[in-house]
Order: sequence, then structure tokens, then C-alpha cells
Amino acid sequence: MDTDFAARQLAELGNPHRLAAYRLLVKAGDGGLPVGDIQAHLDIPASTLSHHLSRLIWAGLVSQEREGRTLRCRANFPAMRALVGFLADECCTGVTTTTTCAAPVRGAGA
Amino acid sequence: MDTDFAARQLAELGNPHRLAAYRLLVKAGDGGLPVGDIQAHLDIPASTLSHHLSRLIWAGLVSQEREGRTLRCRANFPAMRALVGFLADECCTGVTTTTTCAAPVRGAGA
DNA sequence: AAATAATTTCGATAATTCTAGAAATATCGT
DNA sequence: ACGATATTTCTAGAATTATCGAAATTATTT
Repeated sequence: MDTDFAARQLAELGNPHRLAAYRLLVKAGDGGLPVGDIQAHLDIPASTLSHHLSRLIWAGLVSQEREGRTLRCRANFPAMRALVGFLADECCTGVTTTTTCAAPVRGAGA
Repeated sequence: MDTDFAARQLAELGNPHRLAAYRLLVKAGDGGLPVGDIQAHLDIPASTLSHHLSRLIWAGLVSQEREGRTLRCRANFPAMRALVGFLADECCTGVTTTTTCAAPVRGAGA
């Protein structure tokens, strides 16, 4: 994973509306959620939500699939694991001290 | 962990310079690194780096401790684990399907 | 106390992001 | 084709962020 790409994904998650939407999708799991459901939870204008969703999609964190009139959104779980792994990756590689990563993150290589 | 707080931390990590600096500190482990060492790696003006470091510190991701003329920076590992945990927290709570979090993140409750 | 070193604060400018209304697009049922 | 629903694209103003030189701050050495 490239640093700039990871930074992009983190930045996209770093907006309260987008993070709330993303977490909603994480909670929803593989079933995902229609845009309208997300809007109902977040209570922001459709155009604003659409803007945020497009950024999550662009960053590869969320995918969309049309189902009739609605667009179902899903969290990209492999991407999330890769990002989380990147953060902890090479943790303490150059360490000169003792314990640091007492609770290392699993699946770091994803 | 509050959503706005998590978003703030993610946003601060979502800048290539800051993420690079942070990862440097993560690799350095408990030993940390002086600001000057970070600057040598990132090759950006001191004032710009200082600005970015102050944001990481403000977000609670990095701490600083003076050692004579130099300021030693350290990654706040518990904060990192808490943030990573937050992302995966309640994953698939409302799921209606089968496998999703094939490689669940440990320490999620941090 | 002066010179030097490490880092921050200030100030100004350029670039990006957020927000949301209006218009456009896609799909469905009749 | 038409009307209704779901969602996006366009647009632009406001707010935030990034950048960096110059000046200020804090600590060390002589």
C-alpha cells in the first residue's frame, strides 16, 4: 500500500458525516444499505450525502450497486483491513526499547 | 470513542506528510524521534513540519517531550489501537448475511 | 553574555473542502 | 408516455487547510 493512497483513504474517513456513513455500512455488513437509508440516519441533504459517498467510493472504501431505483452501498471490508494493517505495519521496526505493541493488530498484511 | 473525535484523528492522519511522519514514529516505537530526524526524512521546511506535528499532537496521536534542545516525538500507541478498534467496532452488528469480517481486528475494545 | 542550535509562532497566500439548492438522470409503475 | 421516487451532477460561496519565509522562543555551549 502506497502512503499517498492510505492518506487519501484516511482523509476520506476523517469527516464526521463520511465516518458516520461508513460506520453505518460497516455495521450493516455485506447486506449494505441504500443511500436513502443512510440519509435517514445522517439527516443531511441528499446532495451533500451524495458528495460524501462519492468520495468514499473514489477512495475505494465503499461500493455501490444499483437495485432498481435505489443504490445499495457496501463497505469494502478488504480495503478497511488493508488500511488498518498499513497503520500498524512495520510497527516498532526500528525500536530500541521493550514493549510497545502490546496488542498488535491482526491481519496486518491484508 | 466519539465519532467526531475519531474523525478528527483520521483526518489528521489523512495528509501524506503527517501520515509519513506518524508512520516514522510508529516504526521508531517507544524510543520516538526528535523533530529534526523527522524533518531529515520528510524533507519539508521546519515550519511546515512543525505545523503538521502540532496537529498530530492536538489530535492526541503524538506526544512531545523536551530533551535539551531537541523535542522528542512519540506515537501514542494506545490512541492508535483505540482508533483502529473504533473502525471495526460493531462490525456487521446488523448483518443479515454470512461471512464478512473474515479477519476481525483484535483489541477492538481499546 | 554572546553565539549557536532546535523548534515554534506569526502572517500572508494559494489551494482544497464543505455545504446545499437547483437541475439533471435513472428507474419504476400505470 | 407520464408521473413519482431515488440519487447524482452542477454550481458557487464560505470555511478550512497547506505552505513557507521571517521573526521569536527555548536551551546549550563557550
